[in-house]
Amino acid sequence: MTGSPPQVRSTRQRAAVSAVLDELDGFRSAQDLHAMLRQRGEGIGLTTVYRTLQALSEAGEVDVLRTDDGESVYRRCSTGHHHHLVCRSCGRTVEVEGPTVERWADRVATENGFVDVSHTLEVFGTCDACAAGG
Amino acid sequence: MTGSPPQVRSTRQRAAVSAVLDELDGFRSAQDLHAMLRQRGEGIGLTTVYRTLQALSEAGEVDVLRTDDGESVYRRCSTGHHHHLVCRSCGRTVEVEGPTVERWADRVATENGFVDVSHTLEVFGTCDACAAGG
DNA sequence: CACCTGAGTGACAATGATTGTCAATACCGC
DNA sequence: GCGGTATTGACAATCATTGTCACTCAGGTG
Ligand SMILES: [Zn+2]
Ligand SMILES: [Zn+2]
Ligand SMILES: [Zn+2]
Ligand SMILES: [Zn+2]
Repeated sequence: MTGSPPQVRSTRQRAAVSAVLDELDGFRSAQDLHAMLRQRGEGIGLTTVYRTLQALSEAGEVDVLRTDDGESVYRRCSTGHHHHLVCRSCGRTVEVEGPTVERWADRVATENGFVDVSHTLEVFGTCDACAAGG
Repeated sequence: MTGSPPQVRSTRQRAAVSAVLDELDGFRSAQDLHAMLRQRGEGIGLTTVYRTLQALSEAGEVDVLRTDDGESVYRRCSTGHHHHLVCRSCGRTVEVEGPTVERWADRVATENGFVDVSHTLEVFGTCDACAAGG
């Protein structure tokens, strides 16, 4: 009886995606990441970038959020529940926690008879650098 | 100097969209609304539904939010800043206010040197009716 | 090390919501 | 009623994302 061997393989493409995510600070779209990878000579298909990001996201390795125009953007984040403070201009992102907000959301939902509660919360603004450099 | 006459005209189609929005409680997609309107015999094009909803949204008459799968959904809401508690199952929506949250968002942004701050916040759950009805 | 097997890849086609086009239509002030 | 112009709507176009499927290669086996 052969025990089930590792079903997941490490490939050059996945390493490349992971590496570029590590170097970046803000949220980037799959298309952007693909362009960056090709720029630096990495041969990689767009489909693969999408699939890798989706896998990373399901594994909790990256956070995803939707821009106003419906594009999905990705970022390597710390684990655990947190929210984001994102610069509209340069994309610089700060992870923030808000225990108060968590409690508020749960309370308001419970008061209205809702169960199995989750929430989304993002804060947008212009960072000091962008405000100065304007 | 002829004062500029009303640049906006009231049409049967716009009235129909507005009417169906009034009768609905939860968020609905443009496609759903279009289907409902045709169901009740209103002759109206999908493009017109989209344009009308966009206009209403820009006028602050309806709120828009994006579902997980990227679809835009619309709902007639009260004016003024508020957030939503939405049932994942039936779409029933309760408008909620969170002064605490507003302050938290502003504070956290300011502390990190961000200006011109805005935020998005939605709470999702299963409403009592849906939880009971299995 | 040579060999298998299936996870992974990628060029390409397909999807599907949304937007653009533009001739035909219908408000509305006169 | 008339006229100009805002509005409509069938249709084509866009564009991020997903599906397809033959080909490739990671990595365990003998
Ligand atoms: Zn910035
Ligand atoms: Zn939270
Ligand atoms: Zn419900
Ligand atoms: Zn708020």
